[in-house]
Amino acid sequence: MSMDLRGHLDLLILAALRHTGPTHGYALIQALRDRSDGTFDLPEGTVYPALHRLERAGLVASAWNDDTGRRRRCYELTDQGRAALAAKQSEWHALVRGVAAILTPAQGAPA
Amino acid sequence: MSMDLRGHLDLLILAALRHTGPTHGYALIQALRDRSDGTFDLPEGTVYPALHRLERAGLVASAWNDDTGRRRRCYELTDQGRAALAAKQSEWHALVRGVAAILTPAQGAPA
DNA sequence: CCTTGACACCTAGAAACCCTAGGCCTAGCG
DNA sequence: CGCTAGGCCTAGGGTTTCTAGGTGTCAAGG
Repeated sequence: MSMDLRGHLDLLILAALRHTGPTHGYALIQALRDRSDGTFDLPEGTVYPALHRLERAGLVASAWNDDTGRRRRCYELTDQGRAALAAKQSEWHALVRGVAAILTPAQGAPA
Repeated sequence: MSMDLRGHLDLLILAALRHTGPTHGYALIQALRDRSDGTFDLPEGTVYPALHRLERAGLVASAWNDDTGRRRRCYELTDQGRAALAAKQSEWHALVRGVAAILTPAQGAPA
């Protein structure tokens, strides 16, 4: 079950990363769950591969961090990632507008 | 190119069908394009298989119509389809709320 | 007559994506 | 020591969308 995310995962991850600043995957999952009030409870098998994909695409950069004795990979937005986030964000808004236009019952567009 | 629809196609088709009443695939494509002001310009290879899928799932029903001399398959929402549309619609709203929560910069939730 | 373009339907296969279902390791607590 | 939480990972399956074609009708124009 859970929420169907198709295609919007990148947007969510990039946006969450912008909000939290540099952080690691596990914390990102918690941030998404907390901030969305439980709507987005993503399995690790969804998030980690997505982060790898985003890194391959140059939208995030990662570095290992062992300060706490725990092995963590910290991710950070790149400039390209910030640009991509902005683009995806306006795509998202266009989608929302479009869907609203279809969902809204009739009422033609008077000048 | 075009707009990325992943996962929302069913919602759009069912909603468009509710709006237009019984109609055929080709007209549905035009309705989606017109009502969304060009945002949704779906290829036939996307819509026809989707309609077949929805019919297999019992959400729409179809009947051939040759009145105009043109071979058309007219689709119509079933009761199940209307219910599914309502469900998908609230799922969509939940998604929109969730994404908004992630996109919105900080500003904790004070009681 | 013949060609072009709009109308109208269809399928096969590729590509992308998300999720299930595991596995591996460490820190801390009882 | 055993257990739980933290933390990372991959392989493979199932679903979905799009690309790229194919078929045929109707109407208008040359």
